Amino acid sequence: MAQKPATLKDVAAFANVSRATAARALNSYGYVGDETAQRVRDAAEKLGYRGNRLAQALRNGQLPIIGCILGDIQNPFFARIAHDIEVLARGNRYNLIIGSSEEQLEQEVSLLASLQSLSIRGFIVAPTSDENNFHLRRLIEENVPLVLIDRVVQGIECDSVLVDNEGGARKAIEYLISMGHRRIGLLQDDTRIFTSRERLSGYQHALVAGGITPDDRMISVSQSTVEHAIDATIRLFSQKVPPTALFTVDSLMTQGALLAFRAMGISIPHDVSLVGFDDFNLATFTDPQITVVAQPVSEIGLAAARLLFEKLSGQSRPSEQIRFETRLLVRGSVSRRPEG
Amino acid sequence: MAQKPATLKDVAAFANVSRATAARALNSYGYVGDETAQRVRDAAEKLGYRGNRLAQALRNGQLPIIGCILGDIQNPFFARIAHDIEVLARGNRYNLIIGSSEEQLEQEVSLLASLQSLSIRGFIVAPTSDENNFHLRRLIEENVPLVLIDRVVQGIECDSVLVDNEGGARKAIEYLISMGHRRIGLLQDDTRIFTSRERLSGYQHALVAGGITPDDRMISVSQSTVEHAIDATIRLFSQKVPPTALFTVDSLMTQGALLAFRAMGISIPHDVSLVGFDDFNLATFTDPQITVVAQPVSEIGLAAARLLFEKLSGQSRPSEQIRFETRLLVRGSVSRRPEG
DNA sequence: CTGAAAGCGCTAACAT
DNA sequence: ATGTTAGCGCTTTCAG
Repeated sequence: MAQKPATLKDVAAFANVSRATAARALNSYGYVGDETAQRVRDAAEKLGYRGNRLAQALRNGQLPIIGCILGDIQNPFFARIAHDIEVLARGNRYNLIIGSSEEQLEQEVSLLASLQSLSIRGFIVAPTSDENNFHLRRLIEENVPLVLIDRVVQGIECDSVLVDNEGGARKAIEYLISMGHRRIGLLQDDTRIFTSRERLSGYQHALVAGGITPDDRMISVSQSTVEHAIDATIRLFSQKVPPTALFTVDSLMTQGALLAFRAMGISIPHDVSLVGFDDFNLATFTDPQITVVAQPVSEIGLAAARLLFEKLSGQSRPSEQIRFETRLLVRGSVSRRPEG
Repeated sequence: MAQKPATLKDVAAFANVSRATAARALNSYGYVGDETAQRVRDAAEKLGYRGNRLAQALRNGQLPIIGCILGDIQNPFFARIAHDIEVLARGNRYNLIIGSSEEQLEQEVSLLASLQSLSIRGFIVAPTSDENNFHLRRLIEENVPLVLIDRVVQGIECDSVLVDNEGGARKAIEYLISMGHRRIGLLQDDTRIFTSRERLSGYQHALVAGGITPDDRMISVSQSTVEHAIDATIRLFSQKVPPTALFTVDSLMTQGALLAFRAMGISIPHDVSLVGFDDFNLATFTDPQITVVAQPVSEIGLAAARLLFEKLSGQSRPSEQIRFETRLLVRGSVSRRPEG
């Protein structure tokens, strides 16, 4: 029991060759006699040789693992992306380490440091904040392949995959305005988060363009969890003059809003209209179905992984920014508001 | 640019001591003079020394990373567990590698092998199948800490964290029977999956106990994704004599069933009653609210991580099986069926 | 209290 | 075509 795994040395000894030859045979490089190569492979098989990726990594300075730092794996948006990246990584014989920053810069920094000390070169990060980005900048300077997803940070030029947050939010708000709404609420998470900020900006611009003065009382901020979003929605709609429509910046918050409305006895779209950013499974089940700004989620992880593997395979090209369009999926959660 | 990270050697040189002393000072073991220790720490700080976890791991035979192999990170059940484990792992200065087996034994095996060759000792696995479990057995024999979650495999004795699947399913079916249903459908995933099998068994036993003969035409099988579940539900309810009630084995399938019913114009609970295994965010938003068998999700990851870290810290104790109870949360998706 | 030296398992430059 | 050897960065006896 507990016998040590076979090492290259064992294989070499068993096949009566030197370690160098065994390595050559197993990794098929350099010159090895056919017959010798076969003998080595047989030996490896017999001994259940696996190779020690740690030693390999120590030797050649990098570990075939991708570090993926996300805000929250419980958000289906990130879960989907993580899944897609994992599949692609596996295809390239890479593993995936998933870390969650929980939207704390400090955690993002320490996670990154810890992964770097593992000689991981190859990161996909959804950065928490765009100030204090020294840690990402250092990565770039050290030439470590990095792809930013969902968010970018100022002053850093590297590959990134985003969606058009501002445009998406604008479409949502324009639609609400066109339906006669003027008191349009916003349920968002922390503005340190890039997407939140861009969506806020789209919201504000659309409002102004529609001749509506933005009003802070129409905005409620919470962490992006269903529970927090419920509270934030209740706060927003407990005001004397509540919004007649609500725009929520992600699917967890949309769901929170739905649950809050249910709890408060507010009915959609009769009492309040709703548009959410990011589609979700049951958006077409609810009654009414929920109008959303949909993002091409399945393409984001794919694109990010593709960019990363290009860099990892040594291609050097100018950094690429991919921005996907969003689509407004009009369903039934918005009602026309009698003017005035 | 791209300057190499400082090594222990650099630090030692800078502090004018040997590598051994530097190591002792930095890891605080053995005897080091106070003043020397301080000098080393200063040097480390000045040089931005980080330590190479890879080299450390190669040296002492294990990498402080937990390997976590799940069926599907997109299932909120697993996402939640992964998140909880990650938080606990971080507390213990471990990182988390998440792999997804996609419910394929082959992928589970190769993932495990690949992680083992990284000298990862410490796994949390939701095993795909309970036959062909040689890979898990080998882990145990090699004394590698392993905790099984959500599922167990036959003939392997190790720590595990489960819920009472059979009992949960039984409660659901008994409830449906008590409401007058006799043609009770089951929407499940592959029976190679432990939970699926146990829930099926609960379903069958409850049926028999209620004097109802199980009928294969009442059972529909699909992969556990919303899309597949929609199809499977449509198949089930396109029969001449469809079920009057449906029990779904996980939340993704419950959501699929809901969407299928919506598409088919079948209304809940008027036309069909529904009970799902595993609660989900919007279960209380839908109209009617969905009756579910709830699992203590938040405790599962915690318990698994706790067990794993006990083993990792060298405690040797008999292996522990934790089985959490489930609760039937009666909401509004089941209607009383007139007898006959 | 500190240093010298071996070695974890592997690869690759160099030699034969 | 194959072997020898150095060394990746670290820890840990063993000497002193």
